[in-house]
Amino acid sequence: MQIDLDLLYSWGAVTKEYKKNEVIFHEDTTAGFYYQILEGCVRMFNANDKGKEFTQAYFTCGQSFGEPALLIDKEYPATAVAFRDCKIVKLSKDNFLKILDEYPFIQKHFLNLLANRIYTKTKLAKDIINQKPEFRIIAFLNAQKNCGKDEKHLVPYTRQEIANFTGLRVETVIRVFSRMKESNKIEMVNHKIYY
Amino acid sequence: MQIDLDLLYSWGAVTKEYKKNEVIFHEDTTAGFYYQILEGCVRMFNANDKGKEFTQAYFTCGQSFGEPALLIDKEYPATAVAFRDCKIVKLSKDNFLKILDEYPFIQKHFLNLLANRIYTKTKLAKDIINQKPEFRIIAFLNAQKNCGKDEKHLVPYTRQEIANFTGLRVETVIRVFSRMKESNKIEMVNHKIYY
DNA sequence: CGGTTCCTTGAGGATGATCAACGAGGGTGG
DNA sequence: CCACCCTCGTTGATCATCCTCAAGGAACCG
Repeated sequence: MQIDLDLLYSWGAVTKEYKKNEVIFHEDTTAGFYYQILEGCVRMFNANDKGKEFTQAYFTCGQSFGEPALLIDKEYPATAVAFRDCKIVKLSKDNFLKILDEYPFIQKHFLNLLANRIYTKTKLAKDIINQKPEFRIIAFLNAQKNCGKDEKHLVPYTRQEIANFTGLRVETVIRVFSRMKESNKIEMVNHKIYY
Repeated sequence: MQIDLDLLYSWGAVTKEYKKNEVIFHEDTTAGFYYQILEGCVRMFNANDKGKEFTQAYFTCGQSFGEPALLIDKEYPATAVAFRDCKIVKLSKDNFLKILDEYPFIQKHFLNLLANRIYTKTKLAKDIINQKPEFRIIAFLNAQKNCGKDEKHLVPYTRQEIANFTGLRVETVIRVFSRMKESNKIEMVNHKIYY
């Protein structure tokens, strides 16, 4: 969990609902708000000139997003959309920065949060760039699996979503999964993937 | 500039010299120190199973590196080597964390620093994944060019280094540069590149 | 000079992207 | 309940691109 909700509201935060696929903010626009997710799931992504998308990250219930641009006074480097219907708390930039100054423990919290994000992004780059499709996909699957359970779990992403995250194409992802099924690295029950 | 040197020394920091190519820390080892560069240049990178390297970042004079792993108590996600001969100030993890607690303005400084790093990494991923070689190389050149000067400057990286950063192969980088020279996007004076 | 390191070129090959088409499932409205 | 639509998954053929491998040349430094 992030900043306490009562605290947020006492500083003037408001809750807003976003329908699936609704844009929360656009790449290259100036950062004006702190966003914290109450319900739903948010996707941050970029699109190249041919429209191919690259998913930078997913954020879910309890997480915040878009803070870096806020802190360094830059434009958003990516677009955020509601991946599922969302309820999100919005707080103005100024008040967010004031909260950071006011509550050192919150500032420390964000320091750790950002450290974690950098760590994740570094790992991601390492796993995507210079690596073969199967390696990228396995890295994605491992990153999503929150813990180190041995049992197989349903992968809750479409092949397109996995493609967008790994920098591959749908067809490639599908073909890799077929091969992984043959070699028993995953299980497939009517098109659902278990890993 | 980062943490004040006198302050660092008063907390028990020591200066250490590293010869070019000397390893400062290895990927997957636990983070024990805060590093701040006095002189020289450091490269952080990963290598895939076939030995191909991917440069995560360069750090130069006045910059610090390796803090995220320190803050979240994880292993380093990449290896750091002296890219040039270096003088580096090392401070133990415990004392680094104490300094953060002791001096709120330093903590804030690192919050901004990490925000900047995330911003850079996000941009990088966007520019590398899903993009054509020329696009990647131009992104690299722009990222290195500290400011928006119009005049052409010498690019102080070998083709191999650019390849390692962009996830390409040397030969590809060379061929792209040849084409960029033809279309006057860069200048080349006996193998030196100006952009 | 002699030895590195870096740059360059060409030929060939592998791999993932692209394009096109179709199948399967799930939900909605008539 | 059926027909339709829409999203998602699947397959095959073809193509372009970048990688790989091999060889040699240029620049630089002690």
